[in-house]
Amino acid sequence: MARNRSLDGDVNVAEEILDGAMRLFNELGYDATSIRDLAEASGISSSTLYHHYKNKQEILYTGLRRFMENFNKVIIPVLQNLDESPTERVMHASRLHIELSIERAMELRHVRQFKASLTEQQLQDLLDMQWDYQGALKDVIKIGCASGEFTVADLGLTTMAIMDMLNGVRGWYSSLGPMSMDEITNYYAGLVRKTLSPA
Amino acid sequence: MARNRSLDGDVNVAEEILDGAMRLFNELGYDATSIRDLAEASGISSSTLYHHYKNKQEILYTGLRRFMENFNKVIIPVLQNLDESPTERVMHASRLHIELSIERAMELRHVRQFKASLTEQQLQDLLDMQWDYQGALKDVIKIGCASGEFTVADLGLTTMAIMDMLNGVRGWYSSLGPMSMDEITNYYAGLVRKTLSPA
DNA sequence: GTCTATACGCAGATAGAC
DNA sequence: GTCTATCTGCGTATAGAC
Repeated sequence: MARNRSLDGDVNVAEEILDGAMRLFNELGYDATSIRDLAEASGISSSTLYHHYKNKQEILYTGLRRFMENFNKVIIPVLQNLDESPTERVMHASRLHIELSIERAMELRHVRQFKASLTEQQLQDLLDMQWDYQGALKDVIKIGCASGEFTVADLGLTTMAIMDMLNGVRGWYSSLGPMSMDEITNYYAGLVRKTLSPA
Repeated sequence: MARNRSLDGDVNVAEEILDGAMRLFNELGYDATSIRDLAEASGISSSTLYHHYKNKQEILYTGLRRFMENFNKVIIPVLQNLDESPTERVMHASRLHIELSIERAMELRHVRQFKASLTEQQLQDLLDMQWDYQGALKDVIKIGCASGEFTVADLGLTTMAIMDMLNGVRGWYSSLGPMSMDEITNYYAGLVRKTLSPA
């Protein structure tokens, strides 16, 4: 059951601001979302908002960071799960990647889209987190190559291609006809396997 | 040699506005680029700009449209070239897709990113053009499947995966180390072939 | 910690002379 | 067709009472 403000008391105003903000940034874009929009979405006044965050930029940064922390916390252990083969791990992670990036609005690789709206340091922090995930993916692909399960000519380019493929789904899935999330994620897991498979 | 205003006379002010605008929209984002920025980039005053375009939105729309017209004009004939096999056509088109989307700033699949900045009609026009290209790609994949050259379980999803993979390159290629455009495009052409290849 | 009121600048767009 | 000058509104952010 979703947490309810009136039942739980205040829960956490800062978190609620973040929830609304990330939804709006995703729908309208960062620049097109005003401080007043953000305030309205969480039912507070615009000045109260400044008691919880220094400025609009900090809200974006905090939101992106929260998303990526959750994302990595779920998906990196899957990639490093020694009970599964590299193939199983990559396919499992691919399904999760698509699901998480759709469910929670902001997406991973498109951090760069916000380049102009963040400080150098903030952007670097987020890219570092992205790098953690990409590194874990590269590592398991390397392991699969060593065991002969995969054949990959260029590890870097192949990893980027997979990331872009998975991130892309979020951009169009809602305009797709009668296809369930499971059908999509299973198909993409297969595509990723094919991309990595020996010639 | 690049065309020079002082030598050629006026060339075409409307086109020059478009050139600068698309570069700036791409660098800073649509909302973050002001009318005054656009004027300065083409060396005219902001009010002169309104003699050539109705408003800022029309500049974005015209620029996106121009890009997509050029893109389609080049790439669709390649996909429909009866002198080549489906494999050759798709690989050839993949290379071109990456090169064009990097060279000319705005990218195809990300028209949706400007959803909020365009009218319904404008967005629809652009999506129609995108559809022309996607349709041509689907057609040649179908032909390849019929001839046994390709094996594809879901035509729609596979097409989207390829488009997203190719469009993704533009997002990171500049941060890549010592790798030439040709190395990238050739590698990606191979990835696309692998994606389509019989099991 | 939340509010009302407001400062201040820059945004998109227009008027009207030349 | 291009300019200078300007309108009007909304943007982010702050002041200060409660």
